[in-house]
Amino acid sequence: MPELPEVETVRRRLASCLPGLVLDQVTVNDPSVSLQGEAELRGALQGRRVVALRRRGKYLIVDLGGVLLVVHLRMTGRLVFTPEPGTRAPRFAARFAPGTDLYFYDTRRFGRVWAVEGAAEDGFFGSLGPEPFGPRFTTAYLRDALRGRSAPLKSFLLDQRRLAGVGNIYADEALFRARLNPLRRAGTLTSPEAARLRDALLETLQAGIDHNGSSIDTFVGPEGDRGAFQEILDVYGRGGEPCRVCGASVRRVELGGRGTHFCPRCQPLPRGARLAAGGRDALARERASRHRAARPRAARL
DNA sequence: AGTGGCTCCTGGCGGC
DNA sequence: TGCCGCCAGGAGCCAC
Repeated sequence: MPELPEVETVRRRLASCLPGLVLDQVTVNDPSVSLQGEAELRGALQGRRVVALRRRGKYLIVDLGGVLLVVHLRMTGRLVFTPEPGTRAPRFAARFAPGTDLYFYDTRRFGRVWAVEGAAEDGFFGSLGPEPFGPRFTTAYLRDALRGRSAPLKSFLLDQRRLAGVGNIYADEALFRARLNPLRRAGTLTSPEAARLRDALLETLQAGIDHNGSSIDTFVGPEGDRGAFQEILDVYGRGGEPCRVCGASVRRVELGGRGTHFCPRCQPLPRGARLAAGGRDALARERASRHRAARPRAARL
């Protein structure tokens, strides 16, 4: 699932070759890739020269000087240089110069592209929270944003209006690194805990970038290269496996329809801190399903 | 306003 | 072997 580190990986690779090139031709093979039709995208984008590659949260931005080509990969989107014969046609393609075509493949078809006028950029991204690596994301900001929230900490981190770029994988990993329970009411964090969470978020996202992202499902870079962060995940996708730190069994619960993974021993609920209502429900569901299954899953270990 | 549930979408996989 | 049904989740929408 492309999150900030995966989009940043793509951005860096494209930034090394696209600036200065002209976007010659736009092709839309799947109309659902954009609310704007092919004609509108062509009119807005074709013939413009790439000025820079930028990123805002999980959005990739091709800055064409006054107009932006904005891409969101959502779940399974991939931007690659080489066509993939034998698969469904790319939903969208952009030809910059002979030999530097960019193909947008997207199995689950959740991804989107937009042409955004430069003057409308602030409005387009207006609902997004601060960039994790930007100057606005301070401990004071995080502490204030958490204040009064009754939702689970994990749900808070996934809310792009509070912080841009964190998704399911890096939320679980950052909370493990911060030793904070994902089911806890977000508003119960102390100032030191908020500081710890900020540090853990930055460390985790940076580690993801350093490893060229996570290739758990389908993510690849522009040259089809896989990331490596999935090889050092502490909790995500490791439900039932032993915690790398303490050996306790990593738990997996479903929170807001998302798999949520944590170590009950390394990420305990401190005395006085309350579970969020959604967290209580998630634990109850997990217990019920474990009871129903009642099969010796532990044998895998 | 904040919270949470539902929806979209389809390849891959478990189970029978 | 083959087929059916379920699973994964980012973000927008909606109800409460």
